[in-house]
Amino acid sequence: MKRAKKQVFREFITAKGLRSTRQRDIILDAFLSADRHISIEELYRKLRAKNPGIGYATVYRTLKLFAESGIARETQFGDGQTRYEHVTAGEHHDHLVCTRCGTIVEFENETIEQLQADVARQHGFRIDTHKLELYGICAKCQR
Amino acid sequence: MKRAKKQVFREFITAKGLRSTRQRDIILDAFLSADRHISIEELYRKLRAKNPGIGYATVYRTLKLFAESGIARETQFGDGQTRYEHVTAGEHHDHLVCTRCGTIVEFENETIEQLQADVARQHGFRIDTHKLELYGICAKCQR
DNA sequence: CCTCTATTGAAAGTAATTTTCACTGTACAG
DNA sequence: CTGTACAGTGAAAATTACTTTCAATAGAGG
Repeated sequence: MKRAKKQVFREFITAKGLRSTRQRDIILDAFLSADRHISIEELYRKLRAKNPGIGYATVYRTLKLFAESGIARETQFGDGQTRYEHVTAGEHHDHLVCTRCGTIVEFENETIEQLQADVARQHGFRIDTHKLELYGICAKCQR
Repeated sequence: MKRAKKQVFREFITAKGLRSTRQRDIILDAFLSADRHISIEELYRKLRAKNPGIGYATVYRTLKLFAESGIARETQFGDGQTRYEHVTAGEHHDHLVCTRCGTIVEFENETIEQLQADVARQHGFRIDTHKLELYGICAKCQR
């Protein structure tokens, strides 16, 4: 799966006439081996531990490229930080966010997706993406 | 309905030991007669047209109070601007957002709400709020 | 009226992200 | 190979959206 995403990104780079660089490789490796919902801050720190030479701006720029290439997606969970999550082709999921400890749980629900499509159709919208987040307290924090 | 919200806000002010001011009245009027999803920037411009003396910070502060009092709710639609929408007691709705013209359509769907509750229960979460947004192109922009 | 203290506007401060710019490195052309 | 055009980079400055500070002002109860 990592292999597949690296491949996708390589093809994106080529197709766009961009260049393959040491920094992009390092950032891609770090991203792919990171938590599924990582903030730029976290990824930057993770990177810097091994590769002190990489700049903040490059991390921002590269993550935007990942999103453009389709291997990552920007998400905002209302904590003021943009996170990037891994995207696997054809897969879609939504989130349960614990507002106490920050835990993020992914879930899929085909019936909800279906009902969303119905709503969109009723209003004449052509849907490109959607965002469904449930905010509350996770089981662990309730104890 | 406007009357009711003004009443709610007045009571909130009193209960909190805050003060009723000219600025708050003006901002409340402007908010209540504005679009249902207005950004601070938009509201500020709208206000300034009639009341040049009101400062940016006051608008920010006052909208936060509206949210606290329950007559407004903060929402973010990923365009980097916080919007405030009108809240009517006991009502909940979700959004269809046109990514071309910015139109926001509200909808309600009891079945989806129900399914969300089921998902949360399966994961042991106690849900406080949720956010469901469908992004796409509205009927008008498709033509 | 008076006084206490909430409120205000302007300006400075923050936080996250983006842009600028001079320098560097990649990849294609020859 | 090797020159060279131009994409990419890091550091710092800029931008954006919002928040805080602070001195001056003004509600509201006494």
